Amino acid sequence: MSTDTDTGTDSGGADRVPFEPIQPVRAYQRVAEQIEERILGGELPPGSRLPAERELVKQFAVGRSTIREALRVLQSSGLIRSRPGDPQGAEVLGVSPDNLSQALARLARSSLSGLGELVQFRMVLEAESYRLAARLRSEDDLARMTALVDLMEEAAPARPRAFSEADADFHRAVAEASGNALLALCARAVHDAVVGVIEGKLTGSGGDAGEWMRRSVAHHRQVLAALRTGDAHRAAHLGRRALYEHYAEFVAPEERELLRAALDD
Amino acid sequence: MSTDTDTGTDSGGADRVPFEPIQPVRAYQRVAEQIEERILGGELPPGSRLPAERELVKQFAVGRSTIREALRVLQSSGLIRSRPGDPQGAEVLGVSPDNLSQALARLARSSLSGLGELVQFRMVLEAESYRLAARLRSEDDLARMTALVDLMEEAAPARPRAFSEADADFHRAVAEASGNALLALCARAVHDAVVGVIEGKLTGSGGDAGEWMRRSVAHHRQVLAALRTGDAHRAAHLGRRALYEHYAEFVAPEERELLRAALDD
DNA sequence: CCAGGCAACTGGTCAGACCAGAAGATCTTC
DNA sequence: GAAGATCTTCTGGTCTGACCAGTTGCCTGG
Repeated sequence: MSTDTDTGTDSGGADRVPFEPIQPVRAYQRVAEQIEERILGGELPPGSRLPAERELVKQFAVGRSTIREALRVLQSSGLIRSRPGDPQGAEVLGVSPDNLSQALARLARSSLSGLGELVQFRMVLEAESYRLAARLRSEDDLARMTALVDLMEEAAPARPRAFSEADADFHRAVAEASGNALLALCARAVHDAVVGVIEGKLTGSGGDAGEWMRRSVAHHRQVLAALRTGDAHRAAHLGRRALYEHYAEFVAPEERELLRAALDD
Repeated sequence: MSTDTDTGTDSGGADRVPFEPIQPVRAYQRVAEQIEERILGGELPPGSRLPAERELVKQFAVGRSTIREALRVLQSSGLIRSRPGDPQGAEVLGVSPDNLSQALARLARSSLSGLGELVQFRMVLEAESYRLAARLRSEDDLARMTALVDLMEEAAPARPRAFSEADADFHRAVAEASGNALLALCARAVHDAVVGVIEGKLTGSGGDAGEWMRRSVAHHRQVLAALRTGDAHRAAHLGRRALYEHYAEFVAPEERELLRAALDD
């Protein structure tokens, strides 16, 4: 295993960094780097505009295809967005989490990790998110979450879309209260990935939607109570437990051990 | 907050999904999607080769610039790699965590999430990784880890490169033992991002490297012992504690609360 | 049998052209 | 004068054809 970067046991013995093999740097790459640098550096703030492609051609003194490939790279990283016909040039979006969720989704999709790992990872992230939120939440956060759970209860069986919207907002509020945007983003990305995989498997298998929503609301109320009293341990446990119960049936039996290992602490 | 996707409380009241606004799909995008689909789907496994660009032009019936922009997107996602003059065409790399760490690094660089969040996230991931490893590790895993810690001790003060190589390998082994590749990849990505940010700040501030290595070895031995006895709680605690002690000084004071909240459980 | 060189690829880049879309200016009509 | 239709001129998206610099492998001359 770990056949990559096996420079660990250098034959030479001398622990000196060898000369790096010089590798050609493509023109489009340097263009992309320059623009990315300006975006990340604060010049070119989100909302501002890049010059038109033909103008960039003049400024960088390269062909248009080079410029376009550079812009494509930046666009696929979510840093800019371009619209045909826009006379103002490409729009700077700034750094966004979309790229991260995209990368996570790819990792999840590749058979590199099965549903078991995905759910296990989500258990970890969500539980820790709860744990932190229980410690750091403000009264304001609590009020907002309470309102969202109320919203879920109202929408209970009749409006599934409103229900899941409120559900997602609740989790976003928790993540916000936990104070860690990164954790929130990853949790959301993994959530999306799990939902994507589950949808793949035939989800028609029984299950009363109304009953499920009712239980979900009850669960959220429990979590909310734990967050209110600052019981970090209990909040984390609730999060793990709920995910386990909800998803264990979808996970292949040989992967269940993973989930059980992640269950208690 | 949460101004995005605010279709939650639809004015219409009817909980029906509205027609989606049709948006033009660029040609390069569809080309990229088709190729990505094949890579993620398992055809075109890592190591295989894409047809030459001029061949793809014929197969997709589009211009070469379109093909090239599509390949650029895939390349910036880390899915393929192309080398000028390679008569075999672009190489399929498969899904890799590099893109993830790149996205994380960008998020970290943009003030969107500071070093505090990054370290906190790493505390969470590493602790959970330890926790799972303590439950699921095999004797084989333990033997491998022991060997790696021994390697660290040997390389102790004289060969820092070998030391950090063994260190990285140890963490990789732990992640492997935890049975969750996703967790491992994220942990690695966050690790890289943290290192990148720390390097940005002037790292010259004192600190005896030899002493630090010695303590690091001791810490790894403790973790190893906890993993051996299956003490999940202790292993997780050790991981959190070590990260906190190692990085707290670099984190801005107003962000330290984040770390402290993540510290104990 | 081997080395040097040639030929046939490859990807990287450039130049120029055309198209459809968007936006503002201009013109027409009431 | 104001509202609407048209026009101009920009934009990005795409295609074509060309050239360059590498890489590879065959192939010939030793």
